[in-house]
Amino acid sequence: MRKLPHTNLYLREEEIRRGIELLYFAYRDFTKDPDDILAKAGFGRAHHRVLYFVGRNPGTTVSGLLSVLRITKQSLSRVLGQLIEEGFIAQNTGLKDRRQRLLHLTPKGQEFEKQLFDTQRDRVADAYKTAGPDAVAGFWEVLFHIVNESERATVLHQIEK
Amino acid sequence: MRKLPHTNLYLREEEIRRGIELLYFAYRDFTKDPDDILAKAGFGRAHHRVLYFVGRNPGTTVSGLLSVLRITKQSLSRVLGQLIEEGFIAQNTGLKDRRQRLLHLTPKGQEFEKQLFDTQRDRVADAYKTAGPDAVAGFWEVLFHIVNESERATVLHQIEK
DNA sequence: CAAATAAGTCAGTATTGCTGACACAATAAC
DNA sequence: GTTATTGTGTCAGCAATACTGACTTATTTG
Repeated sequence: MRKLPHTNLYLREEEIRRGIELLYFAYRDFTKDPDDILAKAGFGRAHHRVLYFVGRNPGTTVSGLLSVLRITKQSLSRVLGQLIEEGFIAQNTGLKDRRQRLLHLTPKGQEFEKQLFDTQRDRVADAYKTAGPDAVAGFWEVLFHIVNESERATVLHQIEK
Repeated sequence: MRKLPHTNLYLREEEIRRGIELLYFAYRDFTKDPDDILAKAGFGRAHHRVLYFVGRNPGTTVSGLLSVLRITKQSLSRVLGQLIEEGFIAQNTGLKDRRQRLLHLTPKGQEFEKQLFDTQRDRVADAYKTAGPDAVAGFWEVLFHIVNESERATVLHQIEK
């Protein structure tokens, strides 16, 4: 058995740690602006996720939301209930299946979601602009492959909507 | 004042939302493996962060950790205290400034941190390998510019260590 | 009709942030 | 050398978010 070429494990580890750290720092700051707005409205990050994905997938069901968010029904129930009660999200009984509750943002919910989205849009748009289109493509590509293989079909379906 | 060229806002928004969603899904799966290992040891994600940054910056102080993690002293105190008590982290009185507690991982802490790191290393290494070096450079570049401008110097100092 | 599914609910637990207040030792400033 | 500042630690309480487990109701499906 011949010797394999030496792969520089130290360099490799440095590159991995760089990705881990950038992911941590970027995610930390990325969530900060919406978190501050949410806190003033008496909400938290979980409310943002629900507003976001309901806004992005109008007519989705509770179970649809659960499979995107990968949290328990009980956890979702609390935040979704609050958003419905305060008039940010409305539900209609499903037409095909009357057990379903089809969810969508109310005008109030749309306005609030836009406010949250705008802070992240500005941040990401600036980063895209500075880094350039090739970098953006790489950014998508790496993130996509960090997602669990079993989840990639769902993610692809979501991001290409 | 002449008319500005029309920037396609719809396309733009789709690209931004793609980044937002990939960041969410990738981060969700990226934290899952360590979270499971941590849960078995009776720890949470906050413990991981402390182990990670102490491991990465041996000899760091409590205030050094606070400025990297951007959490309160009280929040850090709880998890750091547990990690010290259970023998994952040790502290030495600072030589120059005897108020400081210089933190480092014990062998037990190093072993545990490696276990956590390995799951993320495998995930990120696979993503890097699939996406290729140019994509990885773009991934770093975009993430770096998503970080708050005011934090970029600190982040750069950290990732280039 | 029986089984499965979609949704909702109640109760309890753990983690991780936060604020505010206070204490102590060591260092720096005057 | 007294005073102010800094690094660290601690107590107490609060809030958001996630979890498990058990159970109900309405509706659809086989």
